Amino acid sequence: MLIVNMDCMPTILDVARRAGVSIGTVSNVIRGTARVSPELRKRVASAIHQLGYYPGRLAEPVRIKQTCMLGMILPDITNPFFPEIMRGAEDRAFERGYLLVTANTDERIEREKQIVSVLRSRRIDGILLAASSGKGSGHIRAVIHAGIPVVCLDRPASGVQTDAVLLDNLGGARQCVRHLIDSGHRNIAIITGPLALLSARERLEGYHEALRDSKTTDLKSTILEGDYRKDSGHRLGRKLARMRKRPDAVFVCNGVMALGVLEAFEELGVDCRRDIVVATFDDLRGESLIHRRLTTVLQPSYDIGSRAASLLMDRVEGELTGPPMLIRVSPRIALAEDTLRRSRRSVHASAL
Amino acid sequence: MLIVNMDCMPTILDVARRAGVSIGTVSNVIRGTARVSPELRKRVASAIHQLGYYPGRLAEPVRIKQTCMLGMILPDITNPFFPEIMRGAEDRAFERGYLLVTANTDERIEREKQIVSVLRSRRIDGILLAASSGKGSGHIRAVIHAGIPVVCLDRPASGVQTDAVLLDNLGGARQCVRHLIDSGHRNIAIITGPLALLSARERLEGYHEALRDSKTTDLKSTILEGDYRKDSGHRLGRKLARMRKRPDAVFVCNGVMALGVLEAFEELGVDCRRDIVVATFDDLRGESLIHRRLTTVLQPSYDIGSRAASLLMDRVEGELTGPPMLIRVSPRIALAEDTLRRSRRSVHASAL
DNA sequence: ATGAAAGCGCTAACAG
DNA sequence: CTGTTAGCGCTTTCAT
Repeated sequence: MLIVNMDCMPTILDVARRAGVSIGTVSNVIRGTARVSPELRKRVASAIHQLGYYPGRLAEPVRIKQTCMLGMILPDITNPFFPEIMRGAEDRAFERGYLLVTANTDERIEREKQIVSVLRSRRIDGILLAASSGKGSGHIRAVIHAGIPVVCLDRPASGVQTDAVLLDNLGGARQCVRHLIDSGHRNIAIITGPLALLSARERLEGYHEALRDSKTTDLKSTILEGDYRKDSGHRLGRKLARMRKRPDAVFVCNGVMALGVLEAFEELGVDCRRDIVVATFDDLRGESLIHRRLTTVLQPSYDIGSRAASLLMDRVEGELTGPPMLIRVSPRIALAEDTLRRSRRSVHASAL
Repeated sequence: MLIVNMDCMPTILDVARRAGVSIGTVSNVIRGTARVSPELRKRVASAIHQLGYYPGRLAEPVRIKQTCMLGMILPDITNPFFPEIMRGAEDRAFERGYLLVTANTDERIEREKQIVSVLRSRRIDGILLAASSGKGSGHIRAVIHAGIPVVCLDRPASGVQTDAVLLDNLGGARQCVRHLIDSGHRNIAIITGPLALLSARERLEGYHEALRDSKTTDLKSTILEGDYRKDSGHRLGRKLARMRKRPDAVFVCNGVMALGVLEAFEELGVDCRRDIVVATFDDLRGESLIHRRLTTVLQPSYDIGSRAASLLMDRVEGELTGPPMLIRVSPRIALAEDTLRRSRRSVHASAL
């Protein structure tokens, strides 16, 4: 009587025994690595079927020293900006036989460190990272030093040189604010992100450039620093609405804050089309209702994830070597429907 | 001269050699499994430091026959209903030392099969599944037959008995529609999901029950079958708005369709507060602006993910045995702000 | 207290 | 063509 490990998943050895062949032959049958006589092939196939054997790749990582797994560390997948990124990364990863292991940090650097540590012990092949805003990058530096490639997404890890796929924040902001100016707005406020973050500074700089580049001379500027959270949008939105010399437009530097601003406006009876026109960095994608009323800087999220993953796997497989690469992707500006009408109208007006 | 594998991650053997001890001792030092003389302990610690050795769990799965990884298969993480679920599952998984491997199917059954196959070959310990709507469940049956636990989320896999964490669709729908009736609506329409799906049928049944249970006799009912997609909401919303005997309220059976309905209403100048009151199953969570105007059935997404993951790991670890469990979680009804006012008003009116 | 060695599932190199 | 075996990284007996 054969000793078979019941109630446990059958192994290649079980198959070999049942078919009365060697494990090497079983392996050959399964993988087609060598010619096997029809006779044995049939016996093996039958054994596989009877046992319900499903080839596992359990031991593969031990041998080839690759897990074919990528870690994806995000602040919070609940932020509507990230799911698309994940889709992009996942599609590329699966194409190349990698698994995507996801984890959220909630912006807590401690949590990020913990996750990185877990992923390291699991011998993940590489890491996609949308860094937490907290300072401290020792863990990232260590990972890279250990030879594990890291590609940053959206936000670079502070104080470490890594590959990164970032948005052209400056260009996007500039273009958006320029549009506001072209639409006839003269007193344009900005609600920035936390200026400790590079992206927030870049967006502010884009705003500045747009104002500076404009030939118009009677421009007024109002700068309010938010923190990319909804509450700050709400608070600063109220502040804005109550100013004596109220701006006629506001450029909000991310979507979550814009939501807060819109709420504040609604509470105070301010119309975001007539009273203070709102333009914003994305994150309101789902909400086409609101969306179409706002001029919006749209980030190519899927593309960001896709490129980052490809870059990472190139590093993992050694297809790409050399110093860290910085890829900048360009946003797309979606004009608000009525802003469109308004600018058309103004064109007509000047033509009359 | 020692033969060390450079440019490759150092192994426990490298450490042992450098420290001049056996690998067993290194293991003992690292894991504290046995007392080691201070002398050797120091040598080992030093070797680890010099080599930058980071203990890996690469071989663990081979030995203990567990990967401590859970697969999470979703239709589309981009659907705002799922990220919260993922958070819930992830939190529980990490607590218990499991990794979460995520994958999206885009509702394509072929893709789902492919993903399941990949996860099986990777010897994932268990699967969290929000089933694709397509028919065919052989792959799921096979997984379960192979002894890999599956817990369904939100939607059960058709034709297979598995553990599942589902919403009390019927109760939620009933409660919501009952509220519409209580608010004075008499001609209430419903836009259902695809009635091939259990959840869609359950929600419709809740609608029926609410109408049936009501003491009011002059109720009118209009049933329109959608497919849970935005377009169908848009189309049926238009249809509704143009009816001669227009309903004064509509209960939309998911959030994405509700978005379509609202768009249609806006295009046709129908006010979703005054003309046709809209109530809906969630998915509009982010958009507090719209949200507060609608009476909404909120699913406890985080909780669903959390419970499903716990249940799954209990199965994996053999802590839970026996026939498939069905857990029903209850939704919460969020009343629209003005509906609230209206119902208060009507109470006052009758009191006068 | 420490070292030696088996074993986990599978592939690949080699021998027959 | 087919069988045998080493070896991947690490834990865990089992001797010493």
